Amino acid sequence: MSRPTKHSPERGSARIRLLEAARDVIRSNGFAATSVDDLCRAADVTKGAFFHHFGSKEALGVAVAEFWTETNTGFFEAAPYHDPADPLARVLAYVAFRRAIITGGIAEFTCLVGTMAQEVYASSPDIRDACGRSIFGHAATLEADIEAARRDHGVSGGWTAESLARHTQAVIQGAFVLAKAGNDADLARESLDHLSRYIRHLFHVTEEDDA
Amino acid sequence: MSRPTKHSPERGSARIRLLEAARDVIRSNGFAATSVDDLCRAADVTKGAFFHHFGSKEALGVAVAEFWTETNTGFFEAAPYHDPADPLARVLAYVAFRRAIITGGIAEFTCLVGTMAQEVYASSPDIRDACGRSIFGHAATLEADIEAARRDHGVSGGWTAESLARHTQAVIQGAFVLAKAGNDADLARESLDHLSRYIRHLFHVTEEDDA
DNA sequence: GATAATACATACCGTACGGTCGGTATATGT
DNA sequence: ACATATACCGACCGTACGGTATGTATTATC
Repeated sequence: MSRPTKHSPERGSARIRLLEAARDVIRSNGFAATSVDDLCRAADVTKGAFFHHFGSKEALGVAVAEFWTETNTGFFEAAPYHDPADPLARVLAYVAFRRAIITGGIAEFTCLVGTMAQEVYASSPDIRDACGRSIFGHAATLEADIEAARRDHGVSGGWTAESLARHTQAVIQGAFVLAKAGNDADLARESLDHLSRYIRHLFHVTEEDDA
Repeated sequence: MSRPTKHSPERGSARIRLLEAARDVIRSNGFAATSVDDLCRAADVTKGAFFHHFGSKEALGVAVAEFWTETNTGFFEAAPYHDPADPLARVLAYVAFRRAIITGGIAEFTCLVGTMAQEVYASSPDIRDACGRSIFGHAATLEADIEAARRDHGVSGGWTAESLARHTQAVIQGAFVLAKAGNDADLARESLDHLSRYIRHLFHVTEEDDA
């Protein structure tokens, strides 16, 4: 009779398991309300493993924000909204894509780094900055298409591509706040519809699909 | 020589002092990261007083959301954006007003109930609902002007006054998230400029002041 | 002036928190 | 074969947490 196998996860996986658990648990309960023990339990990992991989709870916060950045970068790079040949179509497809991935429970589609930044911006500059890099880094990936669309359509006004890119993120973050406050995902979709309409107005696109 | 006056606050003021302290401290540190002792210290009140007025920390959370609703209702009712005779002008003046009151530190202009809702939406439905009532109640105060402007200008499209009113709040909340993440109030102003431009586009107002 | 309710104050309780520490099992390089 | 580093375990520590129990000063009511 061999040693009881005790259902232990693979050696070497503790760090990633902790980051995934942190992403999920913090997204629904917040950073401060999530204890290190909570995370260890969710990741099926001991406290020794936690503090072997992360120097403190705050360090885990920074690491999970960076983990979010990495996984999201891949996810959005692979998304189909890059397919259209026309830059403006790509920008509108991005907004449509953001709207389309609002599915399932609120904790499944809302933004980890937006939540964490809002919560710890004053008490933990390190986490806040990691969250900021995530949000503004993602915004920056939209700038080229917006700028190209702007040139293509000869549009000008009191705004820049950089500013509009950031604004899309503000609307998305605000949409999540309202969805949480009203406990209704439709509230988020509603704001993304307004954002799409705004961009179409900026580029003088007819409202044929507004019905 | 009379009894040493020991610098004690007025009797009967503990409840309001706690609510004001909670508003300020929670706004910068978050709900979960703020302890009952923190609040008592900030309000110069003992723990006995705290639990005399509030049955639990969560009950304080609900009460401070309602306190926020009450004080903000008065503040916005007295604000000058109601002055213009034209409904659309009032709507645009509202957005301009929200932009103008972005002053001082981030904790001074951001929204308590948006922050709390985002943080506790899953773990404390009571607080979440109190925050939701605050946000959506405030949004509702904009509906009449939006609807009147809509009729005046004969504008129609795939949106309702109710939906646009909520969207203004989403943009404002998202603007706060970005301001926190980037530690820069200008990020919030930027999104309010986009919101103003969106509304002007919806009502076909010329962009004379965009320059 | 007695009674009762309100508004605090203070000491205390059990627990859960972030973090530490000594140890062991496994892989890796020589 | 041995040394070394990495990955993990689990008991433990001091403290800070939310909440309670009991007592007292002030106010309102009759």
